[in-house]
Parts: sequence; structure tokens; C-alpha cells
Amino acid sequence: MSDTLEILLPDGSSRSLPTGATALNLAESIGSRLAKVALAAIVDDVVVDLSTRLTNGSRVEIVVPTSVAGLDVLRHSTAHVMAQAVVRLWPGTHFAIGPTIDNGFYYDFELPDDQRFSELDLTRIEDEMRVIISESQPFVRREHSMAEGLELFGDQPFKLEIIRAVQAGGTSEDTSEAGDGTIISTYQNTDTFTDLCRGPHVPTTARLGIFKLMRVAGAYWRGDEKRPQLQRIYGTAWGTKDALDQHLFQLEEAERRDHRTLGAQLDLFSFPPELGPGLAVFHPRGGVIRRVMEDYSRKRHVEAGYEFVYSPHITKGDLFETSGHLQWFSDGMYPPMELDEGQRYYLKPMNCPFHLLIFKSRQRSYRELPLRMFEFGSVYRYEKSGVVHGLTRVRGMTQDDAHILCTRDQMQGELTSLLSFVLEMLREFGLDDFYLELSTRPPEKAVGTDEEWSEAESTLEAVARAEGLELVLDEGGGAFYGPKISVQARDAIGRTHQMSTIQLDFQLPQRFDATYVASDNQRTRPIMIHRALFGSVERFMAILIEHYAGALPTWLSPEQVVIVPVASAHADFAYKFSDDLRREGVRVSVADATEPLGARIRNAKMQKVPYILVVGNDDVSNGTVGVNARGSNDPERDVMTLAFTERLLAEIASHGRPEVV
RNA sequence: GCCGGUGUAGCUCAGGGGUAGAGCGGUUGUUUUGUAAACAACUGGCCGGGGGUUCGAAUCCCUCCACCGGCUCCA
Repeated sequence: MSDTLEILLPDGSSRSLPTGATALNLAESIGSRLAKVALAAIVDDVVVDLSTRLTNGSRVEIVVPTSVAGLDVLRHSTAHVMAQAVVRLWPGTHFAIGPTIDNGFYYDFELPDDQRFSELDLTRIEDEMRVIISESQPFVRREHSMAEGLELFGDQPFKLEIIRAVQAGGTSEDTSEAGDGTIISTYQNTDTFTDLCRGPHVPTTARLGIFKLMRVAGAYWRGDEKRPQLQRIYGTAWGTKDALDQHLFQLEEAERRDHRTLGAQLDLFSFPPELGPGLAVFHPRGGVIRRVMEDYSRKRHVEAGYEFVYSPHITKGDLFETSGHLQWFSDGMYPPMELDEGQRYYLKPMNCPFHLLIFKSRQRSYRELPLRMFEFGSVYRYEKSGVVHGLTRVRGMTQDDAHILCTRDQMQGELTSLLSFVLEMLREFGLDDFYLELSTRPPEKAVGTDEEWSEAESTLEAVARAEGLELVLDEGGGAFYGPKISVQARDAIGRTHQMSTIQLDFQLPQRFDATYVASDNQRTRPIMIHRALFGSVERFMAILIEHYAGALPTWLSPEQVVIVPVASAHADFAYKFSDDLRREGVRVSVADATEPLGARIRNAKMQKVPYILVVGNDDVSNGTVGVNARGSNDPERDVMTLAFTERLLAEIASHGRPEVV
């Protein structure tokens, strides 16, 4: 055996090290500063501890805190430090799992004697973590047999369960906690604290410290609501102080955009306690936004060949027996009211069965297909009490729901044009950063044959691929009657929202025995496509409000122009121009001179009105306005009224926003 | 539904066993203003609901409700 190793570095160079050298030795040989910040190493594409001995010819990259791999390692190690801190503060704690998540980590605990964490405990735990970090504890990796592992964690029931699960084959979640199935690995920090973990970890706790514990929450063991509920602590951790601050700033930014806050500030909607959770009323200003959204949607759907249908909010239960909804989702439906000698009536949670009945109301010919039925259908779902959330998760909502019945031959073409229709509409609302998700057959909860499912799935996949957007697989995420494509949109601050869904359904037409007469004179089963573009109108509005931070594009703004006369003497001119604008369909008001100019401008700015027009002596004499556009601190003077009107109408027509000069 | 937190005026919040407060808002009057807060007076509350402890409860205890953050769920 030679006494040197050749190691390939990411920049293409190579470096010789003595046999037996570790990744840390490599980092040291490259530079002492690198060695000081090094967290782990990537050896032939696998992230490993710095203590790993290198082998000749390996490609090695030293992992630093600012890289994706580095963040993952330091978050994971920080989670272990948190576990140790909790165990120190609450001896006898059972600790469960502590993975990394986007932007941070969590760890699940069961405190002794049914104790609970409070928010105040977070500071105590943080302080204890900082002590552990200042102790520069090493992370010492060891490997054990299964039997040793069971022995080592004899007093940790959750760890024992994980080890036994790994022994039995295990899920990827288990193996990431423990090891690969024949051996398990542990990391020891001190004589009294060892955790089961696959690793890798930072070499010493001294590498950590840029973190913050965020919140405490309940979480079911293994995500199963029938199993014990543990106490979960969430934290965030970063490679630099700046990155942490940036992340905290992002959270504040998200809070600033919260549609619930903006909805109250801008007087758009509210949730009167008298109505019950998850039931919203739209105020006049919110009503404008909603009406404009719906009107635009109607116009586009008419152009795209949809026909408009209507259905009642309540129906006998038979309908949902036939559709299968009662079987799968009765928990999520409002309980029935019994009428007419035991007849059970339900509020509708879905529109599709109604549309099928419309299809079935008479014999259908292939010449009528594809038949596209659209409805703004209000549905009611009894969401569990803990899940309602602003307009995004409500108990009463309106779907922009459509069902397309078509032949098997038409299916692919129909889906293709549908997908581009959907994306084009979303772009008109200012969302333009998309990816697609394909949700496939749910394992336990599906009707239909394997052939039907695989045909549906492969058709959807082909359509999604043809669109050329990024496609992500969501295994088992489909509905019980068919797979779906969902359009995911990234908003202005990088969050993703599930927007439109397109579902392919061979089942409901069968369950309802829907048929059409084909060109060969045979009764034939149609294919059904379910699709919602906004999803729910309420939720879509919420997403738009957050995307634009309340400053909606001019065409959607509840109030588009406020005219502010400098003094009462200019009121006539202001009202005259507001009449002109209103005749052009502009939503405009005049702020009379009862308050100082600055106050009236401030009020309009706080309402995020796109244009504030100030009119004074010069304007009255010259037929001009002073234009204060939203987002600008530098108003334009002496703009001719006609020029402003043209510019405004063009902006509204193009779905634009005020151009800040 | 489960875990934790929070409920005081329309809004944002202070007060923590002894007569319920501020700012903003609203109303009225005065002010007539060139680009983000004029001045004054007035108005505002079963301190989330119910029960209990106490001579006395916004304050302490129990319970219900609502909201907030998560978990589970999401046709």
C-alpha cells in the first residue's frame, strides 16, 4: 500500500495526503481558515463526517456553512444540541426524531410526568444550548449492532421503536434516523448524551450558534393522530448572522402581507363571530375585487367554449352516496338535516355530481362533446376546528368549478388546451412563476381498475410534460376517483401555493352511469375532467392580496383613483373629472377639502389606491391634474386630464400596475 | 379533533384583588389647505360567555367559545 493518497478537489486539482488522512486533514492542508469553518465533507457525492478517513482517488468537497449541504448538517446538529439541552433541563425526557426542514429543524419530545413546554421555556432551552455550544462538545460517531442499539436506548421508547422498524426494513424516515438496516449509528456528545442518528454531523458543537428557537407545537408521533402527541420545538439555523437576520426579516415580511390583516385594514372582508368559524362576509371593497375576478373569469370561459350552469346548495344524500363522497368524506361534510320522514339532506361539498345530472338530463350525442360546464359553485365543508385559516381554509367557499365531459379520443387534446388556458389566466392575474405537480393513485383510497388509473396517469403526465414546465411527482396524492395535475405558483416572496387543479376521472361517469351515443350508434361512457382554476375564489383572492401585499394591480383595485381638491374652490373641477372617469368605468372618488391636503393623501395612500390626483388653481385653469402614483414619492404635475385618462384606461385594460416614474 | 398561546373601546395596546386607561378611529364645530397625520369638544367598554373563590374579581380557579401558531386532515 502506498503511503500517500491522491484526492480530487472540486476545482479539478488534486492533492496528496498521507494514508489514513481524514477529510478534516484535507481541509487543514488546504487552509487553516477552511478547516476552522468546515462542517462536513462530500466524498464521492455522499455527505460524511469530517473525521471520515479518505481513500485514494476520491473526489472530495469540504462542506462549509453557507452551502446547501452545510446548512443541512448544521441544522441537524443544532437539533441534537437542542435535544441535549432539553434532556439536561428535564431529566427523563423521551426524545423522538429531530430532522431538518426548510430553513431549520425540529425535534419531538415527551417530557416526564406529562409536563408541557411553554413559549417561555424556549429562552431557557436556547440558553442551555449556548452553554453546550460553548463546551465545544465533539460529535463522536459509533456503529453498533441492532442488539447493542436496543440495549443502549433501553430507556428511550421512541428510539427503540425506530431501531425495531429499521430492523424490519423501515421507511426512509427511519433509516435516516438510524442507519441502513444491519447496523445503526450513534453520535455521542457527552458521557450522558448519545443520540441515534445516521449523521453526518459537525465535528464539534463549537461550529454552531447562529440559530433561534421559533415555537413549540404539538405533533403526533409518526404523524398518526391515534398515537401519542409529542411536544415539538421548531428552530431555525443559518451559516451566518446575516442569513439568520434575513430569514427573520422574511418572516416579518410574510406577516406584513398577511391577507387577514390587510383584509381588515383595507376593509375587504371579515369573519363575524356570529356566523361561526370559517365563514366570511365580503365588504363592498372586497366585493369589488371578487366581482372583477369573477367577471373576468366568466368572460374568458365564454370565449373558451364553456357553458354556464347552476345548482342548489343542498341535496338529498343519495347523490353523494352515488358519487362516493359520503363514503370517503362524510367527516368533512356538514351533518345532514332530516326532513320528509327521515329523508337526509346535505349541504353540498362538491359540484361534480350536479353537473353529471345535467349531463344525464337527456340523451347526449357525441356531437355535443366536449361538453364544458362551468359554475361558480358555493360549497360547504365541515373543516375541523383547528384548521380554518383566514380565507385560505374556510367552511363555506365558492369554487370556479368546471367539468368537461368528452370522449376518450378528445381527452388528451382537451387536457392540453385546458392546461395552457389555465396558465394564461393565472398570468393575467400576475402570477407567472409556475411548476406542475402530478398526483397519482392514493394507495388505500381509490376506486377503479389499475388499467384505468395507469391510463389516466400517463395521459396527465404526457400533457404536463408537453407544457415544458418543471414537473414534480406527488406519489399517492390523487383523489379517490382519479389522478390530477396541479399548478403550483411561486409568489412575490418565493412561497409556493397550489393553484389550479385538473383531475382526470373515469369513475364518476360510471358511478352515475353517464353515457352518450357515439358515431357507431353505441352507448359509450364519457371521460370526465374536473378542474378549478382559482380553486376557491376566496383563497385565490387571499393569495393575490399576499402576492401584491395589498397593492393590487389597477384593474383589481377596489378604488382606482382618488381626486383630492386642494381647497373647496377646486371641488367642482374634481367632481367633473371624476364623472368623466366614472363614465369610462373607472372606480373613482373625490376627497373633499374637509381635512388638510396631506391627511387626505395619507388616507388614500394607506388604502393603497393606485392613483391620487391633486387638483388646485393651476389645474383648474389648465385642465390638468397632479398625479401621485402608488409607490412614488415624486408626484407628476400638469398632466393633461385626457392624457391621464388614456394612460389609466390602457393600464386597466392591460392588467398593469402604476408605473412609478 | 389534538397540543401550546392569546382574548380589555371599532383598531393597536397599557393596567394583574379596592371607582376601567392611552393613542388612533367615530361624531360635531372651527380650519380651505399643492403631495403621507390641522385644532377643539364630545363619543366610546358586562375587561370573550358562564360558573366558582372572596366583604370585594378585568385581575385568582373551573368550564365553554373565538382567534393565533403547529399536528392530523384537505373530495
